[in-house]
Amino acid sequence: MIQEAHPALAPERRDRIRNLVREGGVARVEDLRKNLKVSVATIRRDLEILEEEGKVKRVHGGAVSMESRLEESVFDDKTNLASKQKKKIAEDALTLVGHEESVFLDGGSTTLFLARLLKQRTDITVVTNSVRAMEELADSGPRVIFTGGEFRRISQTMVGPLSTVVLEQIRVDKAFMGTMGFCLKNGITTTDPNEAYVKRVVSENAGQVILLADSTKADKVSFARVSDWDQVDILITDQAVPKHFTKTLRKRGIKVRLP
Amino acid sequence: MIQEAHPALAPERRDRIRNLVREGGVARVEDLRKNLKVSVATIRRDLEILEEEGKVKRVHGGAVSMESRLEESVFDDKTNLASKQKKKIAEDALTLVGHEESVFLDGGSTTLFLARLLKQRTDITVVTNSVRAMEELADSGPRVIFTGGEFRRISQTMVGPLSTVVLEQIRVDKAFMGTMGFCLKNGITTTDPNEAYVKRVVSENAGQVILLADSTKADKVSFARVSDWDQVDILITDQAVPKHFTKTLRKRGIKVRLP
DNA sequence: ATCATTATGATCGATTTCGATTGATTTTGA
DNA sequence: TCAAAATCAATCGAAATCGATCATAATGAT
Repeated sequence: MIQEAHPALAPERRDRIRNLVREGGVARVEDLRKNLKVSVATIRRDLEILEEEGKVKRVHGGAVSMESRLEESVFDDKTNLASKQKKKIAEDALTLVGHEESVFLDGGSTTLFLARLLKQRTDITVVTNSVRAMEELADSGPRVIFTGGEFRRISQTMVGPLSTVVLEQIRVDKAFMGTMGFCLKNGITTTDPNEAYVKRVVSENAGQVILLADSTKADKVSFARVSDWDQVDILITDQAVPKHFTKTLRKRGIKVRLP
Repeated sequence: MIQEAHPALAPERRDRIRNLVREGGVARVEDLRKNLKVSVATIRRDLEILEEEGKVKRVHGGAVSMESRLEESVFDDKTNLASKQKKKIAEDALTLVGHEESVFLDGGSTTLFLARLLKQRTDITVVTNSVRAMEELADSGPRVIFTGGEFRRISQTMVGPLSTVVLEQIRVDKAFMGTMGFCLKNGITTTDPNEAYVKRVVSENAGQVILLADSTKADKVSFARVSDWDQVDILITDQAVPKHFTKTLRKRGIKVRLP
């Protein structure tokens, strides 16, 4: 075997792998191999060790970070095109965040993509009730204000009267909201009334309400009503959304973006 | 043996090794050999000694600094004596939590151990401002209420006026508090005034205040005053705490437990 | 001077790490 | 659904590294 002149020490290499996984949220075996100049066998062995240590989670094709289990879905069901769209939507949303602005981040996977992008911004203030978003921003990034409240495990968000106590004290320039469903007739709906209430309070206290929802949410109606369309300023969705949605909403004065 | 003109003395050489490891985070045996102009056998013997002294951690191919190892989770560090004590303290604290009670969990590593133990209890309500504790209880466990507020990265807790807004709305049976320092003269102190204020509000709204602090915190005084001893009902520490502490505090009506 | 002690270097078999190969498994795309 | 492609786990051999042992040199005590 012809080893390199200065090969990295095994633990050092594994640290690098861990960081790469963490920064990207996900890393492919092949990419790691090229990056670290070792064989795939070594990468796999390292990933095995890192998984035992609880540092990363292995998936077919590579590994995902433990910090944000968000990306599991990206790997777990490749059929879910929505992940790619969600990423695009988040990237578009990022362009709306101005210098030194304050933004609210709702729960949900799309806003979680946005959270990751916002990590680079240290000039802004992020208000959120999502534990996942909180975790994403825990190490570094913008100023973070968290709404308290009762923890709802299923959505990993804070809800209930205690969270609105905090929300009523603040005002954000832009609120990036997720949703379970949106349709022209019933407006925005979600599963839990408590959550719907929180979303409503946020919307009322935000300069602009920006709805992030991929086209799979179109024409879906859920149990709890959040608000009507007149509360929404901008909808960011994707090309696959039915034409008449775009048309009708724009007629109603809502900006619709299709990145 | 043909020694060099000015060979470094052994302890001096080991110091140099230690510095090289520390600066680089890692160092290879081969690099150290070239750098210090001695044989690999000598390097290995030095590393063996340095490892015994706890200065570096040996790995195949070289050594890594202890500092880089330290950033790992408090739970990984089995050798850390304070960790063992903290674990014992947390286990003792757990016995104080009654059925269907509500408890507050402060930030800090000791309370984090307690959080892990509380994960098994689904009958209780946990109130906390610690993101780490939140994460620990995110998947399953007791009902969790989180205080909102401004996120303080260094302690990974929520502080400031927004967190007290929530705290004033609730009342807990027992508050498990951590601290940076405690001494007979100055009472309980911590680093940040904002944090101290939160702790004070919690203490006032708790049925019982239980201070969890290993003996390394004894006679330490930090910047911000939290409270005097009359606010504390129970102190859980360890055997290594000076005798006069135990004596004086018990005389003042504070229960001192030494698990 | 002689001897014990310590530090260092050299050698050699044992262990560990790594890469390549092969056959099994999973994913992808028709 | 089936077949091709990608990915994986297992195995083996080569190279690096390691630990143990012994030899040599410097140092200091007797």
